[in-house]
Amino acid sequence: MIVSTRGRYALRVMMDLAEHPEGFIPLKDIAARQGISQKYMEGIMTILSKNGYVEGIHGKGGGYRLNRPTKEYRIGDILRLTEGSLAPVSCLECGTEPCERAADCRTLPMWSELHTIINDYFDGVTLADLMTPAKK
Amino acid sequence: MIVSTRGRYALRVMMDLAEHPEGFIPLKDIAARQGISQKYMEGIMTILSKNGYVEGIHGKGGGYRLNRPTKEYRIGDILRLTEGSLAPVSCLECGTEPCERAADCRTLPMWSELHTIINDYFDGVTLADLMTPAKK
DNA sequence: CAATTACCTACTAAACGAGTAGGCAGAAAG
DNA sequence: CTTTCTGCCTACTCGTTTAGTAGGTAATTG
Repeated sequence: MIVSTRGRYALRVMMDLAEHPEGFIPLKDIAARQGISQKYMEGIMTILSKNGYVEGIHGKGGGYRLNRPTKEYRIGDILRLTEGSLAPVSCLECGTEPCERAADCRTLPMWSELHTIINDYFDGVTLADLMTPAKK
Repeated sequence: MIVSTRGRYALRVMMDLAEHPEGFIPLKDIAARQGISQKYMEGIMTILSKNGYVEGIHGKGGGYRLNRPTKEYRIGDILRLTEGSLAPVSCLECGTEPCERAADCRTLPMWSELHTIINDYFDGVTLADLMTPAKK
């Protein structure tokens, strides 16, 4: 499994925000609508906020808001941020020191190619794409 | 991460078997060559053996042997068997009851399509492909 | 001021990953 | 027939990750 609840919840919240563009939406409302733990979401929202994917303001009347048009959010960026990595094997996770037998590893090219495929796939989908009802 | 050590070790052992086609190779030798825990591998080998991917015989002079030419082993089959699933999200893992909001889930088609891409990718690679030195 | 909200730190329960340990069972060699 | 080598089986362990809870602090509005 590549994508855990962190990434899936992040997408759902951002889709919810996209559907409610009127001002700032408190997380409480989103969590209630989506049936997601508010407390758990807070941590994920903080990451999204710190990295400039959403804007959050404190206090009464506060909440979260999208920053840009939905077309400018790449799913790949959101998932890499919330999941840490989309690598198919741990050897390819950034931050990991390269495997000692990487030089003559016969399987590494296969993992690398799939890694590229996965990243490209998610980078080719935007939040706007998710908003339109499924055509397939 | 989709592929853990289980799947990676399985591939390495099968590549090792492919390189040593003379009779039955004891797991002890393979584990030593590959620098892998023999005890840990035993569990993985039993799965491969039970499902007809390798043949194992007991006793002195025993060990494991490949069953077919390397070209007839699809990496996808080996990984699905040892990893249980190659699904990008838990919702798609077989055995899991379908998510209650699957019918109107806006992200499900995306996960499904990637799932197909991943399966097709690994099904397009055979053990024979891995044996040839990297060209890329 | 009180209420509401984002944000921060710490804790927890369960599952999973990657092994270990200690056997039993089958087959060959002596 | 016994020893030795092997696959196979069950159970246990230890660390990490996942998916949360709990309880605060800080900012903003009415």
